[in-house]
Amino acid sequence: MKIDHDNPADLSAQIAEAIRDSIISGAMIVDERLPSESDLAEQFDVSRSTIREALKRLAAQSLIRTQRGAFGGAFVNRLSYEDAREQLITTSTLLLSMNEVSFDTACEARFALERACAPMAADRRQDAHLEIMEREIARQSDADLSDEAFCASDVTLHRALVDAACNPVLSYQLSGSIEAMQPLMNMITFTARSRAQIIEIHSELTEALRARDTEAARNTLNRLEAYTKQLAHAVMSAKSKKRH
Amino acid sequence: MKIDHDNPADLSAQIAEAIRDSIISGAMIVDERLPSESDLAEQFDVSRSTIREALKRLAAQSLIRTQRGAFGGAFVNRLSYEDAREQLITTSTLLLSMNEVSFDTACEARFALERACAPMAADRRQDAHLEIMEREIARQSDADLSDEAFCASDVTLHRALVDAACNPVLSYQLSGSIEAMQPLMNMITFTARSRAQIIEIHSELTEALRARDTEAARNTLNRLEAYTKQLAHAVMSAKSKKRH
DNA sequence: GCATTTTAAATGTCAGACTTTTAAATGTCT
DNA sequence: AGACATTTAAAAGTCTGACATTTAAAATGC
Repeated sequence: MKIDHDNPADLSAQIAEAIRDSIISGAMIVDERLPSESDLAEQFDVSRSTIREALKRLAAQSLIRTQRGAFGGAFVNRLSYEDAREQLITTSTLLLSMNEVSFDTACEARFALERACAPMAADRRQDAHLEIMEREIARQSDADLSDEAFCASDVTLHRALVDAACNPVLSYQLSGSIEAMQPLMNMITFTARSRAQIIEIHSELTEALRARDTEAARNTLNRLEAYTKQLAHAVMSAKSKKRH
Repeated sequence: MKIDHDNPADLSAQIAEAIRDSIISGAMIVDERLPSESDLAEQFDVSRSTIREALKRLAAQSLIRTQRGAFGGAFVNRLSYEDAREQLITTSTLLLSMNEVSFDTACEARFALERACAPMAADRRQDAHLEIMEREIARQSDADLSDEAFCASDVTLHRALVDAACNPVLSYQLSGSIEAMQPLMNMITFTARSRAQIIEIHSELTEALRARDTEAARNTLNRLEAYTKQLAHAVMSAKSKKRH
């Protein structure tokens, strides 16, 4: 493992990349201990600070964890679903907020993915999933609920739908789509009068899953998509009118 | 912006989190310049090294970029689709390789998502998408192609299918699913005799898109999913036999 | 044999110096 | 005045060496 001292790129970035590659390629396995910072400094022929910066980069991606004390050090980290989900949500949220993605595009993607879960969810849903959805519907029916809390509840309900497909990889993949939409959705739910309609659709969705009726679930999701887009357009045009 | 010096967690982690929060919340906008490292060190009352470690964490997540020289510094980075896609692929690949995900689970998730693209892709595909798919099919038909190159070509073809849906958010979301499968698929394509069958299915898929036939595309994907799983099972049982 | 103390190894933090890069400011010539 | 060269200052990048803190193993004492 050698690096190019004349490369204009940061040494710490090069070193991080070298280590990252050996983790991704499988050359280093989970829970394996990396050499100590001093040893790495010697190996790469750089100072300890540079090594530390490289390690912090890897830690930020949950590729390693560090432990202090004797026999501590940096260890290859097993990426948990939870960590992966968190990173995915951060990335997706930023992507949407920084790139002028149209609401329709994001919405379309989200519902396309959610519809993909419908058959599996109808087939495999357990009572626990239905219970979560019912609980959230009850919460959403409380008129005192703040708009933010309503959105959060909405997210929880849709996550239950996705989880009902009983495929952890799918749940992970969709968490970015579901949760990153929340800020965008917050924007449109300030037209509070829509709540009753949304709750009704949520109930229909829950019942479709209960009946293990794939077609009904899919149709309901279509309705929700159309309704959501319609709401967004209403909010947009109201805003542009206000500006004139 | 203050931090807790008595907190057992790393100062650099706390500082990175504080800055990350102000980026995600929108308090700092794209291309805004952060204070210089020395200024941040003074503000947070820590040394410059600690600040640097915090900034490297943020750089690893593409949240900031740095520029040397006068009037350089750290700037809030616009997260591009390309950067986001790269991160997603890394995360997904590691998640699959480190967590004993069954091939069937990953495969099921992948095809469920790909099927979700079928209607949109059939509706919106352009000639450019069909051309890419044809090009890759031609490449796959070359018997001299290595197994790795065959897989890479497979990924390219499926990405064209996803891109044909003409929804960048969807393309981003699915890149994790498609590309992270490649290592897993590499495992099974060593039974080389499957190539002709796969190529035939790929051709059928391309023709379905050309004809804008959603149902045909969906059915073809179903066939491909079934065939892929069947292949994987064959490889698995061959392996376990060998062991006995 | 168990509890306590010591010790050593590792990360975490700091301070200060030096290097390199970069763009603006300044100076000089035509 | 404008084009080109030089200087300069600010900022990130790197290095060195020191000290603090944490932790588990090893040594010690009872």
